Amino acid sequence: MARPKALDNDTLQRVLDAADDLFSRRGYADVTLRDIGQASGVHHSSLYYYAPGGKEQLYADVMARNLARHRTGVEQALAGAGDDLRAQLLAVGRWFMSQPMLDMARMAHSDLRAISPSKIEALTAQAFTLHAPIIDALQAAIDRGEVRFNDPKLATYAFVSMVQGMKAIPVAYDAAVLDESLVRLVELLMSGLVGG
Amino acid sequence: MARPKALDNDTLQRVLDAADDLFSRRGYADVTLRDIGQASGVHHSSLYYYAPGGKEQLYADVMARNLARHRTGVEQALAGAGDDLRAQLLAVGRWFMSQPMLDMARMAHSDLRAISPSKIEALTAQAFTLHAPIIDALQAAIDRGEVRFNDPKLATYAFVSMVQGMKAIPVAYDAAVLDESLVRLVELLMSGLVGG
DNA sequence: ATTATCTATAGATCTATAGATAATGC
DNA sequence: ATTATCTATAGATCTATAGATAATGC
Repeated sequence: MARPKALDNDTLQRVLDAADDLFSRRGYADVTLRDIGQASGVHHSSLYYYAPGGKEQLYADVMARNLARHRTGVEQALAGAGDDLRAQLLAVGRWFMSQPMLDMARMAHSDLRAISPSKIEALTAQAFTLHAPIIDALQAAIDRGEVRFNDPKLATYAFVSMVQGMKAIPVAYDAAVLDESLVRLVELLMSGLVGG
Repeated sequence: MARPKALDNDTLQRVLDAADDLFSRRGYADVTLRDIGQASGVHHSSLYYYAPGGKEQLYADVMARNLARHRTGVEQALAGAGDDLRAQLLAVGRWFMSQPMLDMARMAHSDLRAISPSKIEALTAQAFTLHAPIIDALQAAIDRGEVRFNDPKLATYAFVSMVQGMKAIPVAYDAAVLDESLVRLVELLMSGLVGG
């Protein structure tokens, strides 16, 4: 019943990494098992050895891992930035920029259509908890009297969308320019178009 | 050589509308000609009568139309809102919310991979001009001294991303609630988290 | 005759499985 | 014996085309 054996963990990680990159970038329908096999150097048939449930399981496993990584990444970014909201937002933004894009809209409207209902529920629930630490940080700043805008949930949505939107910018820019833009984006969110 | 005949314009519009809705919502790879045929009440074989270039042409035609519509929609929203930046942003936001989602990131990283290079260039060029009127409106507000944040291009990116991001919010909300959120989003962009 | 639509089918993938083969651990 | 990987292939789509059929306009 249990599965005491350890699979070839190295290859498994390569497979999951490749699948994560491809699914995140292009979405479920635009990625074939052949693509994943080629990117990870494993014959596409062998993918069933690591994910007996096939493409669907591969996607669900990889996205669960992706969301969990995002969750701890956001938490650690916040924890490492002290009590200053600006620094916290910047740290979270930098974390997001270091990761493959997380396109919730595509996930909801396209990718998840191919997944079984129980896994859909698990993944969407996980996706929603991702915002929680940011919302809490904003609420704390409101409680401290540093923030006037009284809708931390909406503000979190706005912030995350803004940062993810930067990844749609043509890749002609190098990392330094992107980080500079991120700093200004946080400034914009803090003070608005008018203030300064 | 020339093609003097007018096709059945009614059916053609139904086909393009259905394709626009499906491609916008789910992306190129996740939409089949059968889907488009079913949604428009036309046999999928007959789609080649309206788009001899097949799925690729259908996508390119539909997206060119979509982007052109967005462009004039944005321009008219701005023109109808006078010289008040807040009202202008709100009008543009409402226009975007009235339209099927425009996911530039998915377009760039997934959809366009299936399209011929010349059409890619045309579509991306068109996509970039979409931001121009908003950038101009922001620049005008800066010139009037109403806005301090001095990067209208980045601010436009942020604004558009924020609004499009709202479409990823689970559809449990009705139109009134979404519009209320949009108003607060514009408020947030104007005054920031801190100001008020 | 032209326009609009459908049927039938070819050819190209794609997912998935069965089962052979090689490498490793006892 | 178990683990890891590949070959070969079945079965299900999907895009695309050829060509039949019906409806419309002269």
